[in-house]
Amino acid sequence: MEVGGSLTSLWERPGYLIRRLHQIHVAIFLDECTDYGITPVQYAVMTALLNNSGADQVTLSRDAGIDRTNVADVLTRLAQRGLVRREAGKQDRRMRVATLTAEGDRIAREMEHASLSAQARLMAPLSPEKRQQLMRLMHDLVEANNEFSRAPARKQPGEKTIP
Amino acid sequence: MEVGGSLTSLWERPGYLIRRLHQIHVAIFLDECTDYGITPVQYAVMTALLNNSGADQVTLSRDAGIDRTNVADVLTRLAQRGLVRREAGKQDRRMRVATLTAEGDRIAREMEHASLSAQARLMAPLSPEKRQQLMRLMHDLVEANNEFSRAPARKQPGEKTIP
DNA sequence: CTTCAATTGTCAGTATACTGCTGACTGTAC
DNA sequence: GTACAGTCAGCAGTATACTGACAATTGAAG
Repeated sequence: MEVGGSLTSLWERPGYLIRRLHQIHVAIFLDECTDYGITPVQYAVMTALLNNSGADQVTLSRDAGIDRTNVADVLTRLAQRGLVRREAGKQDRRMRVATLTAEGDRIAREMEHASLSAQARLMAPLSPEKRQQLMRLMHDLVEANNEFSRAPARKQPGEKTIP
Repeated sequence: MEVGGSLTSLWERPGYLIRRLHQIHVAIFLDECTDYGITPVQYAVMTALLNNSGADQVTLSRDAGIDRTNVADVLTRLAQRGLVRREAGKQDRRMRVATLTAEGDRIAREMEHASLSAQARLMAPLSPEKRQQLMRLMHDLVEANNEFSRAPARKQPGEKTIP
């Protein structure tokens, strides 16, 4: 055997583990939220709107760590389901600001339970100390590499538009 | 401020950190591999073929931790670029087996450098001990949750088709 | 006031990832 | 041999993510 020469195993490559972890996280989240039919990214946008109602798309993009064009797609889908309202900006007419509808607000709040269950299931195999360790390591890594990828995130969603 | 009531910050949600980490990993990998124009998933399939030439799509799917239908898409693109050859299986005519072409083999081997550079850049912000810790934690988590998501992976790509 | 650079949203195009369905083929049970 | 359950590949449809380009608008420089 081993005709082709073995490179490093996939299981020793951080990229592979990250990709698989992402697949697993999405699968568990969707499973936990079947009642709502909301994806992790949609939930991220909805919670960003909970904390910052009436935000424009670029702000949402940075708050949720999602690509600018992608935010528009997500908002379109959420608006189709009546969870979000989109209107032209009042001061700056380039903007389109988004707000949760009453229904969207209700669902976003209700979903916190499901979201926490998904987190718990995902992290269940690790001891509490190890969970803490992992969170910390991922946090540091994301923060240090934040500017890579088209969706650099902002840590304080509250500090918008300094005058 | 705080009109909407603040849920947990995104930065305290494992799912968010995993998603961002995935974005960052892909961005760095693509940047490091611009010369080849190969994506992380395409590279995973190519190295799976290096270790297991002539595998069918289901086997590749498990070896690389990629969805079955997705493997077919990836192989189509690799075949269009002349990096992979696809033929009907000889014994089992349901299968379509894939092999790297000479060009594909060459590129897969050449790319190991770029792949390792991408890994190094991604993990650079952490100390060697922390890198080790993170790899171990992610490894355990993926292994324990392996069966979730449509792409459960197999750890030993060599042990195919026990007779 | 006009020009111009930056910002905002959108569009088209590509790649990953999943669901659910279909059709072809295999091996086994009868 | 025929029927059937299981496996493999493919298709259509949806959602995320990115690139590169574009038009509309804004604000500042001249």
